[in-house]
Formats: sequence, C-alpha cells, structure tokens
Amino acid sequence: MGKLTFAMENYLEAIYELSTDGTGARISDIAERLGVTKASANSAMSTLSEKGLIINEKYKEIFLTPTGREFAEFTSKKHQVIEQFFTQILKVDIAIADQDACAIEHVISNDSIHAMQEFLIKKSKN
Amino acid sequence: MGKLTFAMENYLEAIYELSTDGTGARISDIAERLGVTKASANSAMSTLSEKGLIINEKYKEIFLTPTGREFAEFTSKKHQVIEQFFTQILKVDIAIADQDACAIEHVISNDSIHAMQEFLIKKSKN
DNA sequence: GCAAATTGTTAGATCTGTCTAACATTTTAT
DNA sequence: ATAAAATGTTAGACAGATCTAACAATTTGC
Repeated sequence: MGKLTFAMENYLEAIYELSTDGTGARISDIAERLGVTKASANSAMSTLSEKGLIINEKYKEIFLTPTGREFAEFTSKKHQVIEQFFTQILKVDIAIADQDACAIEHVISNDSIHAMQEFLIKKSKN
Repeated sequence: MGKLTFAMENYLEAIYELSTDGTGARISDIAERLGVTKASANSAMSTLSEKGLIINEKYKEIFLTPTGREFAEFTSKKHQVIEQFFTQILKVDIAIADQDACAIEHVISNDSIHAMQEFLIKKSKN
C-alpha cells in the first residue's frame, strides 16, 4: 500500500472522526471540517475509494474499510500524542497545539512520535 | 509579504546554506541538495525572484536579497530549534531529527517553537 | 405529497511543483 | 583556442488538489 498524500490523510482522519457513532460520514461535513468545497471533498472520495480505503456509493454515507480505519487510527494516534506533548510538556495553548498537531502528524517520523510517548509516560510517573 | 509555500521556503533555505561564504548559490547545487532537477530549481528561482527574495541574473550565481535572507534565517532558526529539541530532549537520532525538522519547520507555530526554546534554556540550567 | 432547502455530483479551469528532453551558455582541460 | 564537460534555460507535459458553476438527487417542512 503506497503512502498517502497529506491531503488524503486529512480526509481519512476527518471521515474517521465524523463516523464515531457507527454511522457514515457525509460529504458536506467532511468538506466543512477541512475547509474545502464539497466538490473537492467529493473528488478526494474517488481517490480514497480507488485505494480501497473507503466505501463510497453514490449519494450514500461514506464508510471506512478496515484498511482505511487502520490508516486513520494511526494518523489520529499521532495527532493525539503530539497534541498531548505540546500541551502538557511544552505548555502550548490547546488550540495552537491542535493546529500544530494537525500539520505535524503528516510529516513526523515514528521514532519521534515514540520518543514523545515515552517522555509523556515518564513524566506521568512523577 | 504573502506566506511562502513549503517548497519555496526550502529553496530559500538551500540558497542560504549554500551561500555562507559570501558567494552566491548555483542552480545545480540547489537542485542536488533538494533532490529535484535543475529545471525545477530554475523554475523556482523565477518565483523567488518575482517575490523579491533573490537576485537571479541569467547564468549568474543566485543571491538572497535582505528580505530573502530574513525569511531564510527564520526558517533555518526554526530548523535548528526543532533539531536540538528532538536530539537533546527527546533523544532522537540526529539523522531522524534533521529529517523531521526539515518538514516540521514549515508548519509549526511560532508559539511552539518558542516553547521548545524555553524548554531547552531551562534544561541547560541544570 | 410537493415545493423548497439541503446535499451530492460532474465538468472544466487553475495553480503549484514536478518531470523530460532539447538546447544554450559557461567552464575546464589539454 | 577549442573540444568536451558541466552548468543553466526553456518548452511542454503531467499529477495533485483545489475552485466555480451548473446540475442531480435526497431530505425536510408544511
């Protein structure tokens, strides 16, 4: 499975977060969350569908495939670690931390994420 | 002055680092450093030149303008802070830290950079 | 149950950044 | 001084992600 572009990672993550309650995600909500037009979101869905990461039937809600969910969870986990590290260790404001995490999650190495996690764990033992 | 794309920030930074000794930077060196073709690098130079960030005469070496240098120094400074934080605080391998810094420097907030700097300063006082 | 509002889709344009291939200029070596 | 090598430039293509505008389908509110 080839690596995803940042844009596609963001779309996957949005779908993941919008479909927590078992229902699928809607194009409008995805578009709104990412600040793009419905046309852009729709176009992205074709890409994700071709890659087997989502199920996308015309005019229906969008669902993650198991593979898609794995990708989304991985990205989401990275986001969470970065945000936690930035707020708890660096004392950065939550809004800024979230914004930074949203960008950094796509580019940071697994090594560094792991290191942040370790750091947080050690810190919590004080 | 509008915000630069990540690509342009990288080109500026490369020029900055390649012209430390007062001489300008060469297209081939910029291209090699960034892993792109000379054609791509050349095309980027037009963009940077139009923005008034470099001086680019045909077949001549490339020089930063004062504004261009400011941008480059700012990006470079962020790179340095991230790399230092990742190696010294997170104990991440230098090669990985450099790679991560190279990506994160374009997306991280000033607040978070500042927080990392503060953290490093406090740490150095132990 | 129908009209209006919302939501989803498509076509086509644009912008950015990249590439290859061909060509022009400059530098180097003998 | 000139041929070969290195370097720089240009044109044209392409991929990814976005947009607008027009249209289609679905849902909602009387």
